[in-house]
Amino acid sequence: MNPTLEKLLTAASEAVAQHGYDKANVNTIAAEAGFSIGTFYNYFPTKRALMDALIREISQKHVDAILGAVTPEMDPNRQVVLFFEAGFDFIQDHLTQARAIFNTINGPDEGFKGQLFEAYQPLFGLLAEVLAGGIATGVFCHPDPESAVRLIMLIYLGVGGQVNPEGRHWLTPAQVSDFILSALRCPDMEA
Amino acid sequence: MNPTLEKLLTAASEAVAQHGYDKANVNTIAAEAGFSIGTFYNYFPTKRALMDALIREISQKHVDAILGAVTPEMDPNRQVVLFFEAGFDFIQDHLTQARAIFNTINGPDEGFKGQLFEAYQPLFGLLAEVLAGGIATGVFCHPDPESAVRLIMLIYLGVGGQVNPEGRHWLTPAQVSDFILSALRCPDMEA
Amino acid sequence: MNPTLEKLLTAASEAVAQHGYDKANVNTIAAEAGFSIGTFYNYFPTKRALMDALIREISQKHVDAILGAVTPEMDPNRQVVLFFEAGFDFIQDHLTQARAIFNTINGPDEGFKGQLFEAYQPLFGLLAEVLAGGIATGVFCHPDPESAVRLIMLIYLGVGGQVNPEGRHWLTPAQVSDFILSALRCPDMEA
Amino acid sequence: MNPTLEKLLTAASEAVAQHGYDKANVNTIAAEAGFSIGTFYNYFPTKRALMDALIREISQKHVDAILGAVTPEMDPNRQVVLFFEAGFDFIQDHLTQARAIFNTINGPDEGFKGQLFEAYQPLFGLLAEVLAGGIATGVFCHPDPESAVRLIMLIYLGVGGQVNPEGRHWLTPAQVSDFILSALRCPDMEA
DNA sequence: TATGAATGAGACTTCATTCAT
DNA sequence: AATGAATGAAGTCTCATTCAT
Repeated sequence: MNPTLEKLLTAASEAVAQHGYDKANVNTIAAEAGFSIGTFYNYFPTKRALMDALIREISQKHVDAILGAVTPEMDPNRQVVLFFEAGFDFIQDHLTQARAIFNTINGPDEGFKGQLFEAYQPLFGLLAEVLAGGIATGVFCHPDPESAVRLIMLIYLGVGGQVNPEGRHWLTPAQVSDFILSALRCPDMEA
Repeated sequence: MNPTLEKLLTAASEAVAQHGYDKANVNTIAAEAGFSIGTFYNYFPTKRALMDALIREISQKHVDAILGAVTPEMDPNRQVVLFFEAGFDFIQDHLTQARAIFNTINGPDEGFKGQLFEAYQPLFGLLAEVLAGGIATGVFCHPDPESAVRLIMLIYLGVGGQVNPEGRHWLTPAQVSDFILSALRCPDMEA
Repeated sequence: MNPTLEKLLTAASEAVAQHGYDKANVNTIAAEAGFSIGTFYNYFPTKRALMDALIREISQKHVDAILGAVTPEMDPNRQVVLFFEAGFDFIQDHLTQARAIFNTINGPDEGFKGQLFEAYQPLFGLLAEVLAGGIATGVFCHPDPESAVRLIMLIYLGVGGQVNPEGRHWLTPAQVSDFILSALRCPDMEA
Repeated sequence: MNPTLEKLLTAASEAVAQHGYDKANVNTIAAEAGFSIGTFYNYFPTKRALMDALIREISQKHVDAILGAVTPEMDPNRQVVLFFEAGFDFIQDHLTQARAIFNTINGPDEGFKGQLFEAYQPLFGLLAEVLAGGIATGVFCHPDPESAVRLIMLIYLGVGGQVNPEGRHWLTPAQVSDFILSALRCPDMEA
């Protein structure tokens, strides 16, 4: 990618992660990236366009990371575990970018929220397939796959957004997938 | 409460629910409340003080509503169900206030976040007791009560924040408590 | 009128007269009026709204001055003479305001132009009546009253806009009305 | 002429005709001409220099067109008629260029205005000769040739600048020269 | 001769806050 | 207790211009 663009997006991630979109300052972003404000506006027509690009850029990578880790032939339990492992790994490896996203996803701006849900749609789809597969093979028994998918995504995005200042999650991926698997598994199965 | 104060806080809820703290405009809030900006500053020294008061006010009522519904002598399953029922009821009855809070709780402002976690501490405590009671009586079997409490609160706050424009949740309290109870229940128990 | 508003409009007239709308500087206007920029924006939501108000304000006074001087019972020749006399008087008495208008009326902004033609419509109407009266009484003989009205207005606005730095017109009202009356008068009449 | 220069001037005409000098954007002009901004600045040291060149270029052609049509040996009435015919033809054939000029001639920039009056001086001279000739041969009788010249030029430039979006004038050259000739002709002459 | 990324002064606008009444 | 005109720092964005390639 264009190195200037890349530096601007990186600086923008940091600003949005730290202060949120509204308080992120275009002048500061440009300066942190090592450019003047004019250069910023050669690359983005508005502050909002920057955020659009940031959302596209990060969500794309994020989705790819998880989609690349969870493959169809796996055991459904393992799929859930890997979903969270890959997801948490991505977050830890792209901490500021992830925080920029998580700051935005529950923020007040409906436009950004809409874009994010759109961008993360493939993950909803993936989880739906995983659950369907698990139910088909008798591994999962949750009565309402639709709401289960929503809850799992909500848990993923919620837990993912909560990291301490050192960037470690308060919960490990294993703790989260354990919780979820025990919610999904069939009651009559032995541990 | 002082009626002027009350009107100001109500208008503030609406503004924060709709635009978030950063974009909420104190002049507009005062005007919506039916007062001049001068009056606003007779009641709050700064915009931030308004938000502090709003957080105190709403979280107090929110916590009380749930604490009042979940009583110690109940069956743990019922306690969980009532936790979500009372919570969702509160949110639906105080929609703009709740949205103001949910907009803030995952926002970028660490100060507000800290105050909110502080204010919601009693709910963490309540859930810890519920789980401890359930485990003691053999109803719940989740191996890690600490992380379970965190996840349940996260789910509550996450689901609570997600309402469509008409103010209805995408998931019913029953769907959520079902999911959670199936995660908590002991694997060898029959449904 | 509100004295603050008045000062702002006066300063705005000067700025627009001197530099035109595009180069008129809102900060400078506010400062020249003796206020801060914030005060300016308490009175006008945008720079454009200021110009709208300026157009309304000035054109109103301008039209009233001419309409007040030319009365229906006069001899048509005298009506034309007075039209220009009253018009030139107004311009000389409100030099910067008039220049602000004349700078705008032939400028590139179609929106402002439209507002101005709208605002000056009563003068077109007045001239049409004057010509009709003159033709009815056999004083005027120009074959095409419609185009004559347009030309007279064009001449008025054109000549009106051309003043030397001391504010004196290059042509006197008498010179202009002479020219126009000789164009309008019937060829077979003796001087 | 240098084709690059020509394309730049053409694009500049369009921009100035549409937005006026102040809002015309050199980056856009260069792009519309098919060049980079760097190339623009190889041809013009400043934006203002571009406008200077544009004024020279257009006014030159404009003056030549009229001077070429009105020849000394003609009847004065016909000279006036041809003045307007040739002028209107030029405007209609060079619509954007003419609008660029007319936008500027009554604009607030005294520098450009001065250049334009300078450049159009030959037309003032031509009209003075036409009138002098007409008076000498008893065709014209206007008492003040000096002011008549000014008014005729003002009418020409005023009418010329007023075209509807399709580029047609609101008045035909015949309507305008009729009006002017009836102002100039001797009162005791029969039609 | 042509390029276009980079610049930064300066423009418009917002809004939390003050204070005299 | 209430008012609201006034403030000005700070933010977003524009665009003429430079310069190394």
